[in-house]
This record gives sequence, C-alpha cells and structure tokens, in this order.
Amino acid sequence: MDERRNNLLKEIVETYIKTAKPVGSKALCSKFDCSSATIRNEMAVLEDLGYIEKNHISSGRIPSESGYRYYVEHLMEAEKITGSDMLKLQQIFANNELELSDAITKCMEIISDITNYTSIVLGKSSADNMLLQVNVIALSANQVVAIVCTDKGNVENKVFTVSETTNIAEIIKTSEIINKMLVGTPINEVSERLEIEVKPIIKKQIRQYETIYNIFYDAFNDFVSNNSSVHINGRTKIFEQPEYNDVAELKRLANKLEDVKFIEKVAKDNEDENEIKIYIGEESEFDPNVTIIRKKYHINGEDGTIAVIGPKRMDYQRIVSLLEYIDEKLDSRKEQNGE
Amino acid sequence: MDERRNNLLKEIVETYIKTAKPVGSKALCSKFDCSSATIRNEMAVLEDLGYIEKNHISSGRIPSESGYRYYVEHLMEAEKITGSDMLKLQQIFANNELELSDAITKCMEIISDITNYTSIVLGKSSADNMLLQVNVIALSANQVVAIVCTDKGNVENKVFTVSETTNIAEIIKTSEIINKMLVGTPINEVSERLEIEVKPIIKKQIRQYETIYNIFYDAFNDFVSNNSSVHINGRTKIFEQPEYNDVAELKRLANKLEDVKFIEKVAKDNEDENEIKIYIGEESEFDPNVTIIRKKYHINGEDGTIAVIGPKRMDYQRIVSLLEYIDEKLDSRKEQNGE
DNA sequence: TTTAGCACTCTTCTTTTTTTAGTGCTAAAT
DNA sequence: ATTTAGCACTAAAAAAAGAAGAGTGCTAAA
Repeated sequence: MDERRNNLLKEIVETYIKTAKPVGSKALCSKFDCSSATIRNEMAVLEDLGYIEKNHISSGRIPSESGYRYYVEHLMEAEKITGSDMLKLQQIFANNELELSDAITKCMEIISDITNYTSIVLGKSSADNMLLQVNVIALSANQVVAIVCTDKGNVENKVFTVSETTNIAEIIKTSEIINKMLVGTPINEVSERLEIEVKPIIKKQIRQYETIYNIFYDAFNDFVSNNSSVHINGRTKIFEQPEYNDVAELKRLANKLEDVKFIEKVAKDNEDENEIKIYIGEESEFDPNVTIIRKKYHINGEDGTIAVIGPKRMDYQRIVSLLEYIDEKLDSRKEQNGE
Repeated sequence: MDERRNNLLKEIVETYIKTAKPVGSKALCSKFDCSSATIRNEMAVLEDLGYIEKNHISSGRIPSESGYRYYVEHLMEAEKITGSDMLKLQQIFANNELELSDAITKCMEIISDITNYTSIVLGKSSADNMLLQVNVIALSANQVVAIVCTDKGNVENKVFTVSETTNIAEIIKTSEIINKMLVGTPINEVSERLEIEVKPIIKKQIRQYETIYNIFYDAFNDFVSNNSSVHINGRTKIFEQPEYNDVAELKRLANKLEDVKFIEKVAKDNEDENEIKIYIGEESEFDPNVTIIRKKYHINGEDGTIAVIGPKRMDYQRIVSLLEYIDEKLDSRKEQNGE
C-alpha cells in the first residue's frame, strides 16, 4: 500500500459515500493526473487485496467491508466538526439550565435530523443501582401507587388495585420495613432479599402479608424489567438513503428497527474503553447492510451509550466528529459542575 | 338496494378484503347462481351508486370508501369473535393479578401480532388529574430527584443537579409548602399557582428561592408535557399487507408512523360516545390509505383509547369483534372489583 | 511503468409483442 | 322484464428484443 494506492482507496470510499454510485476509473483520472488505464491497474490490485469489489464484471468499484475498515483506521482524517454542525449543537450546550442527560437526548435528535441517520441514546442502565427508597401513596380506598427510587435517581412507579378489605396502613407499614431493611441493596437483588429476609418478618407483623408482599414483589420486578431508557430518533431516516430502494429490503430493515430490545442489545456498549467504536456491516450484529458508530458516556456516575445507525456508506468522518464534539462539551460541563 | 345487490356488495367487499385483488364478475357467478353478464349488470348499478370502482376500464371492481362505509354500517355481520382469537385474549384476562391497564396493553400487543395491523393504546391523559403529592429525595450532595404524583396515580420524576451551595433541606421544605398549598389543584394549573401563590411565600422563608422555585417549576412543566402514555405495537406490520409494494408509498407511511404526536392526535378519541368508531381512508385524517378503528375505555376513573390502524381493506369484522370482546371482559372485571 | 486502443460484458432503458383478465354492449332466450 | 351468450374492445402485466452506456480486462506500444 504505497501512498498513491492509499489515496486512491480514500478517493473511492469518499466518492462512493457521497454519490452512492459505483466509482469508475475514468472519473478518477483527473484527480490523479494519469490515464484511466493506470487507475484500472491500481484498482485491480486494491481488488486483489480485498478492499474494493464490483457488482458485476463491468461495473465500477464499491468499497468492501474491509475497505471501509481500512479507511476508518488509516485513511480517514480526524477532521474537525464543520461550522454549521457545531452551531446546531452549541445552542443546546449554551443552555446551562438543561440537565446533561436531556442535553444528550437533544443532541442525538439533532444529529438524526441533520444527517438522516437513525440515532440512539441508551441511558439508565439500572444494573448497578441501589435501592434508595420505596414510597407508597394511597390514591383511593382500593388503589395505591408504589414508587421505587434508586441512588442514581431512577424512578419507577406502579399502580395497584387492592380489595377493599386490604388495609392501606399495613401496606405503608410494610414499605417502612422495606426501607429499613433493604436500602442500599443492588436493585436486581431486591426481589430475592424481599423473599428471603423481609417476607418472614412481615409475616409476623402484617395480617394480609401475602397480598401485600405480592404488591412489592411485582413493583420491584417491574422496575428491573422496565428500567432502561432508550431513545430512538429517526427510525425511518435511513430509508432516505438511495441504497434502500427495494421493498423487501425496506421491510426487513423496518422490522428490525421496530424491535427496541434488539436495538438496545446491539447498541449497548459494555466494553471498558472510552473510544468511539465503529462496527461495519456484519460487525454490527444488527444488519449486514448498516454501520453502527457508538460512544460510551458517563454522567452523574452512570454509564450510557449514544449511537448512530446508518448505511455502511455513511459519512464516517462527520459522525465521528459530531460524537467527539458532544464528548468534549460533556467534559467541560462536568468540570464546570465540579465533578 | 334490493337484497341481491346488498349481497353482491357484501361479497365484493369481503372477497377483496381476503384477496386484495380486484373482484371480477366471473368469480362471483357460482355464488349467485347466475351468469357473469348478470353480475356485470348489477355491478354497473353499484358503480353508479358509488359503492365500487375500478382501477381501469377493464379491471375487476374494488370497494370505494363509501362502499366500505355502506358495508360496515349495513352489511357487516356482528359476528362473534372466533374461537382461536378469543383463546389468546382469554389467557390475559385469566390472570386476575394483572392490573387492567396492563391487560389492555397486552391485549393490543396480541391483536397486532395476530392481525398484522398496527395497534395503539393511549392512556393516562393527565388532563383532569389533580396534584396529590410531590416528593423530593436527595441523591447526593448536589443531586435531587423530584417526584410528582397525581390522584389518578400518574407519576413523573425529574433529576436535578444543583450547585453544592444549595441547601437540600430548603428544597424539601419547599416541597412541603407546595404539598400544603397545592394538593388537589388540576395538574395543568399547578405551574400558574406555583408562580402566583407559592413563589411569594417561599420568597420569605427560603434563602435560595429562585433556584429552588425553578426546580419545581420545571418538574411540573415536564409532567404536563411528558405525561401521556402511548403504546404503539407493530408499527411496520401494515407493510406486510400486499397493497404496500411501492417504495415511495412505504416510506411515506413509515414516516407518518414514526410521528408519535401525530398518531396520538388522530387516535385520540375525544367524543362522548362509547361506541366503536370506524374511520375509513380520508376520514381517518391520518392517511388516505388506512382505516382506523377505535374504542374508548374507562378504568379507575380515567379515559383511554385503544385503536387499530390497518389498510382500508382491513378485516373490519374481526377487529370490531376483538375490540368488543376486550370491552366485555373489562366490564366484567370492573364489576368483580366492585366499581 | 504508463497509456492508447479495442473487444467484451453487463446493466439499463426503450420499444414491441403477446397474453390475460376483465369489461360493455347487443341481440337472442327465458 | 330479466337473464344470458357472444363478441369486440381495453388496459395491464409479462415477455422478448433491441439499442445505448458505462466500465472492464488485456495487449501492445510508448
């Protein structure tokens, strides 16, 4: 891979990103000051190396997955964010009243809007949350709402209908017992300790302990299963990309983008590193025709992930610079808040 | 419209619903024991009346919007729900532990699954909710979570980062003042009364009243703007219908189905009646190519709407019977709960 | 090493032809 | 007064054929 070859591959990738059309040799000669035949010879080498491929024998070339990978690792310039992109995000961070988590959500909405890709914010992974407090509020003679709050500020609530004979005072008393015994317990262990430690206690003190136990058991279970916040913006934006011009393909992808659990799974960043990560095509584990770019973030001691889903032919440079910009701004705000 | 003509229209509508293909005269003669020419004569009349139309001069007929309307109003049999459909919903209501609102959500998921249409549950229209209680819980030295609860059991929470110098005790004191003064206030009037009545009071008692006032003001505002629950199931199910075989059409509809606010608006049932309502094509105000069927429900003193969005060529009978079944079950559970 | 030249391959677009499903109308039959 | 058989006619969809275009690979000369 000498310099010219690198430049050629870079040019092919970037042209294809811009036009979505296979790149032919003739279109490139002016840029490289040589004949199309020379370009063709070089292209043949790049094809042997597996970086580019063609749809059929006489078409122009498109980057292969390893071509894109080579591009993002060696060729892409870590260009600064463009002025107009920056402007739009700046406005969000200019508002100091805005909580950081809301700022991130807003940023990702904007990114989806300006880039026509799907963007995702995964926050509140309650996994390592601890129980801080459980409140019970009576709504009427036979309805109560149980509110569970964790140390990271995640709150879930559940309304319960109880029979008229159930004593609401007893429910509240039970909540006090739980607060005394279980505060600080990791939220996914609460159900277990509730059964083993709390149930025997309330059995003695509470008349209708069975019914009441079930209320809290359900409330905590609901917490664990519901408590993840996913924001998906512009789910259908990706369809505007010219490669999605086939009904079957469109339906296939639309279905996948419907499945929040699946998106959550592939977008979630469990790794330790703090870098921007790029998953191209098959690597994405979401769909062979998309690329996912994602970045972990930390605010208030909680982890989250922001991610962008676009076609493999996505504007890597732009997305990377946008995500980096958000990260910078986040850091400077955190310093400002003295964290 | 004599009997034969009614039967003919019914047959045309139902055949088209089943096959999605224009219905020709020949296919109908066996059912009516006459020649195709006779059918053609009758069809010409139905066309003059505006109940059926053809795509081009030599195609079979498809029902027009007024044809569908005539069908649902005069021809459709109020058939009982089929056994297999009933079975699936029965399982949900069999579980007496399940809160009714969760049961409805589950039912609509099932309906979307078994019918391949999009289904919607609109609940929690906090419009006529009253403030029941506001709680503040400290998470750390500079973070608090404010939890707002209404008399109907709607709960929203918001995390606030405050500067180290803000006294959390003062925040909690403010929440107590609010609880004393504003409990029972309709939720959408709370912000106003907070400004006019509460602000002057806390100005005297609370040192950092400006910052703290803003926290509560934001929390209530968030409540009003966030607090509507919309569940949309199978957003892309409708694409499985054979009429959606055109990329442009698909994108158009996919975009509309992305817009939760818009769906909420068209699905919401503000009218007084308690009947199942059917909006065909243009009537839907959502999209000329879809039908929306919806039904109001009441549980625990709150209104909600369930709705199904499908092609105009949707299985009216089936959806109506499914929604009726849910309504029946709801009623019997409410009696059981003594409401 | 580069380049001009040329045959060759596929795709895409346009046009033409064929097939098919259905109609409307007329005139005869019931 | 209906119903029906018969037939000419239409439009769409499918298949076939032709023409144009974009791009390649290879060879041989520069």
